[in-house]
Amino acid sequence: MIENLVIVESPAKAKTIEKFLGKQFVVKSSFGHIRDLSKKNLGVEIAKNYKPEYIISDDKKKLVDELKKASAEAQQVWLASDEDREGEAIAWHLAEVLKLDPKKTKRIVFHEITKDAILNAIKNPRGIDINLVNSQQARRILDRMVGFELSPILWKKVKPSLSAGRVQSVAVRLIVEKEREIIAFNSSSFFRVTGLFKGDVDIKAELSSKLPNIKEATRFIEHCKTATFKVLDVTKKPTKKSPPPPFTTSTLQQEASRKFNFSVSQTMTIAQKLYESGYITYMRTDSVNLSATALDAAKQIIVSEFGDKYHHLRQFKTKSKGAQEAHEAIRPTYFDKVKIPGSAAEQKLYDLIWKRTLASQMSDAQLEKTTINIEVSKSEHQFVATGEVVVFDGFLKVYFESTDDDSEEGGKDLLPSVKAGQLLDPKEIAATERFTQRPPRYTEASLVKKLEELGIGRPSTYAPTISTILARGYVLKEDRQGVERKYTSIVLKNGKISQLDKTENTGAEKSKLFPSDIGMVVNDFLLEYFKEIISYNFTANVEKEFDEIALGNMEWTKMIDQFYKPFHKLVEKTTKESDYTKGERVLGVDPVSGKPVSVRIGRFGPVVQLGENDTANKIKPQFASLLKGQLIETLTLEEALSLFKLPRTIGNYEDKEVVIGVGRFGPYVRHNSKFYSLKKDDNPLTIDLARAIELIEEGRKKEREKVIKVFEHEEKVQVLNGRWGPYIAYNGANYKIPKGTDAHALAYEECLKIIKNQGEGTKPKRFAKKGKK
DNA sequence: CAGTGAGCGAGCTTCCGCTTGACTT
Repeated sequence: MIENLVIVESPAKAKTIEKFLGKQFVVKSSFGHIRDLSKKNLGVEIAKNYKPEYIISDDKKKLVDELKKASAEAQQVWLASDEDREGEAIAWHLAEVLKLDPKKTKRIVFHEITKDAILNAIKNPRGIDINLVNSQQARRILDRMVGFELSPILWKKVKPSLSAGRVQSVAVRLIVEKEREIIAFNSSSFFRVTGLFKGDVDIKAELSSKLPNIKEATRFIEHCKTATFKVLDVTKKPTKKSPPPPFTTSTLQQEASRKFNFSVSQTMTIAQKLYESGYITYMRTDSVNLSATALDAAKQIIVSEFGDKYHHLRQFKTKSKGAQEAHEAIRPTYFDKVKIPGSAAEQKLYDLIWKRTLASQMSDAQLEKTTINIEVSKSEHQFVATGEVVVFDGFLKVYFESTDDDSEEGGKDLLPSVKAGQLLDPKEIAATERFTQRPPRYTEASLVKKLEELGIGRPSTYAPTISTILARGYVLKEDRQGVERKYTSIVLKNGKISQLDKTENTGAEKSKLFPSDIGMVVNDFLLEYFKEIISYNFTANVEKEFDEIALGNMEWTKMIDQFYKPFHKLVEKTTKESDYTKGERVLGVDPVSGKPVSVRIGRFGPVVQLGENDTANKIKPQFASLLKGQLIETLTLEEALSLFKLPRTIGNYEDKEVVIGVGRFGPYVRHNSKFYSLKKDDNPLTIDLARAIELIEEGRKKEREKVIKVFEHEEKVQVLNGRWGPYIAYNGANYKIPKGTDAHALAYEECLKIIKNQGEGTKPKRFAKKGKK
């Protein structure tokens, strides 16, 4: 017999709450939603006024049975899911599925997990808000309609197994359009002039205007040879810097990416661990709000550690579109826990959260900005030196926020004291060629930032959305080598002018998001036929209607009907009228053979075609795959033709031919009928024999190290070195070696024991056959 | 597993948002 059953969404939360509530309460978790639309069809019966068909998935059946049993026994059931649209729907689904008697069912919400807040919630129960539930149903059904009607069009018109959706398709669009901006970008150069003037400390100054070309730059530097430099004025201005708000899911992902290079999903996995261990509050939130308890605890630590003047109470307002304030910001549960046990990554992330939260309750930093204007005689140009001194560090004592902008910022140094009218002695004046910057590509985290700004997606879906667009092959996360760029620098030093031609590396990328050809083709297809759905404000527009439903001003079935009727018509029209899309581009004619050259998406990815299929004369075209980093959109005729030079023989090694080619798994070296993959930075069109031999030897070494142990009397049992360390291979299956075992010291009998203990072992997956994973 | 790009057809793929494990050759 249970007096009171409380159901929350997360088991970690259940554990905490149970402690507060005492023996009359049993707290259980629903583990999120307990049922969802059937996946067999649309999951919605159009003819029955959009009646949803909800199904309890197999992995939830056991849980639902348990909850049913517990709720039947309970005298009172408290539905304590989150206070937002999804939380309300979870409560409603629970009430429906568990067939809860309304008389003994109460809906409660609380915003912080403290004893007072929970007891207070229990004192103020309410019923289920059916309008809010209906707005969730509309959201869910609209997403299903978009996803399950658009995806099949892509299967027919582009490629099987592709997908489209309200969120993912916009994410892909952002990346495609960014790439096109970059492709269209023309960099231009200008000259930046810097001057170094003598003082107690040298003054670094920059010319207030950039010079457009080398002629102007040379003329100015020439002029400086005889010019005098006079301090025109010195101004000092106090400025302040305020701390950023505490973390939300998206800002945590951004900072962890900038500071530690964590991927978005890495950050979430680590944060989940911290949450389950009770070190931080919930990690999927869009709120920057801190509870009264947290504000108080932060104050105590700040005052005792740094003193009164470092504390500044701040309550931040959540500003992102669609924010639903169901939780607090991400913060430490106990501020006095400065360090936690755990992995290095867990400690780093915790430390970041601790510092960021604390900083948000600290005083502004007080700075003094000094500007010195320096006049150049007989010239309209002026040098400007700026310096910044921290007068009071405030929150900077614990936290400094990183930025995405990695361009070098000059002039933050300390400046010597100089007076207006004072003449300055130049040490060195240099005009250096600089270039306008193309827009930066998205990282995972900066894409999340952009999506959040547009109000698209939720904290719980940012990481999965990125996984999806990567898994579909729409987007690639890659490093790129930069290219060398020449630039000129004109330097005046010791009365002499010299011109230096230098080179620098530019355009290198690390872990950036690039669109693939298929991503671009799918995006262009959707843009042509379903422009509204993948427009940047589609989500914002439908959110307005969901809000109206939540307020009870609109019926959800009516909203869905108004959306679905025209949408479905468009789906049918597109299915009938649009062509099969291959993203084909005709590049021109091969000057040697006179045959046409084109590029398109083929069965196995992007492909260049030389010549046409001439069945009458039994002439077949030639095909060649594109190399990594090449795009259909930007491939030139020359690049296309050079792809036909593969495979090519580049020499001999140990009396056998060394051949370079591109196969199913990318570029390879073939030697003595063995294959060795080229590395990321190797170009199959230019690789030389020496490098190829290096790869062959490297491959041989790996091969040798692969076998740790074989047994003379039983060759079927092998101890091998794999991607995740040593393992045992036997009869075509693989077996894990228990942790702490020295693989090199394994005896034959021990191996057999391990094999026996693990039953069938795991069969290595052969490479994907048609359509199957 | 690596010089792939024939053709047909059955059967399958797919969304977003809540939540954790399971499990990795």
